[in-house]
Amino acid sequence: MLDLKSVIQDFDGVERRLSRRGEGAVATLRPVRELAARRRELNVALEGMKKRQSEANARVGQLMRTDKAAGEAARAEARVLSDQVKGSDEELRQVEAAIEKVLLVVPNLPHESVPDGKDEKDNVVVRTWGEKPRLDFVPKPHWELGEALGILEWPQAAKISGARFTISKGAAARMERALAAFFVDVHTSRGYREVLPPYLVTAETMTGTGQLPKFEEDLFRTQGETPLYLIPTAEVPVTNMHRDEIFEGSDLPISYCAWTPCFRAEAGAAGKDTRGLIRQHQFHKVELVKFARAEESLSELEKMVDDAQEVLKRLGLHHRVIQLCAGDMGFSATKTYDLEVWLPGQEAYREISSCSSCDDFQARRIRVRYRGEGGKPRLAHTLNGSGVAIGRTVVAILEQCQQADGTVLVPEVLRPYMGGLERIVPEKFPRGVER
RNA sequence: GGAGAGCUGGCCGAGCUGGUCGAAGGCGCCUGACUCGAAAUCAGGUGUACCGGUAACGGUACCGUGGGUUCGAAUCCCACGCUCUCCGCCA
Repeated sequence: MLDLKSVIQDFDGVERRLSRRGEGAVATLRPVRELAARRRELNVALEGMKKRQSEANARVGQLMRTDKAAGEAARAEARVLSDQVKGSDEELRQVEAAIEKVLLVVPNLPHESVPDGKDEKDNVVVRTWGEKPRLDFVPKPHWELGEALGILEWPQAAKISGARFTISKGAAARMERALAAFFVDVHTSRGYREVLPPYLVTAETMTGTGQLPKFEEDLFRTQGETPLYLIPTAEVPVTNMHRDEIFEGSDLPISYCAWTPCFRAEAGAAGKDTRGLIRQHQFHKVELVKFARAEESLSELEKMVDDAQEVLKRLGLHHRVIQLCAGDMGFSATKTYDLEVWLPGQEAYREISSCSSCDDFQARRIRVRYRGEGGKPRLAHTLNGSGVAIGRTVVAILEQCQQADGTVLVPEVLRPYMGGLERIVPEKFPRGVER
């Protein structure tokens, strides 16, 4: 959420910065100006009214003890004031609710270091690590490899859960578990604290990080009077962990990593990536979350990208770092880098991590602050990034490490986590025939 | 799920027969005095947000959350949430 005060102070400036995200973003802000002016008007009037009321109330209290008749008269007078206050109070509350409603759907302002651009075509490649593996055969996409090896299974998944689900078996299932452990081990050794948060959270929590109210259709929700939502990323519970807290400035930055499943309704993604593991309703991810002082958040973002890259490097996976343009960034982000891993079976780079600074945009919603110079609490900055998506890492390993004979070499650093397995070969396991 | 107790300022804790209570007292913290210095002692100060004001300062709101009663609520009423204890159930 943007700061109402600075929006009012420099409406044109904010509008201009927002316009880099596109016309839709600007439109969300438009009603604020008028509402804010109205609010100010009402507030000033109301405060004066309240002052007169409390004076009148004090008079009633005194007179009641000495002069009953005069007290009753004063009481009648006070009653009139009370009615006025109630009326104005209600009006002010409505205006404030309207402002809140508007502000909650206004996206964050892109940082000035973010390149202009409309969509993913305008993103900028920052650097590339490794090289495309040279294969003397035609590489297969992971879904073909996985099916042939007997480790990825879609028909059964569709039978029990519908589209956009996968069952991993044998080496694939184990690799997910191995990658999770490997990623968390790397990150904890580099200063991140491991947490295992709830996967179901309240609407308030979803609002804190910006998924609600704007993106409800992307979420899975439970039934009941007070529904809970399945987390689309560990960013949600971990960032909200410190809601309404005040850190000592000297304690920051604080870094967390969390391995969780993620659940996404993938509304509006019909027809995209329908094959394979790329776009699922459920997947695993190791997430990195940081709370930082305002002045250090951008340098912490660079470090976070390094940390995410580190696991890909250790796996030997060719990838590149790109910076998202203003028009392609997520709702809460002020600056975002994506890591894209090379998938030879699809001849494409695909996102495997996204690291963002949200500056104080989320912190304002969830009231996370720290005491800086002079002991005054100020809003912290929040950062989050994938470190990295596990399902997509399996995809990358299958495709980048595939051999001409259809087997897959397990990256060396992963072997200790997989019971020493060096090569994935076709797995035979009894399966009935569909009637 | 059932029964009971509780939720007050950074912390502990009074207030809860409704008015002058942003709220006693203590701890912690800050400043000053004393001291070579420190401890102890003494005196003073010590929340957040918003509004008006160049500022000094003034004002409004906040006693788990939301509603209600009332001229007026930390104090009364209702609902909800959370915590603790006991019982049941359960992995």
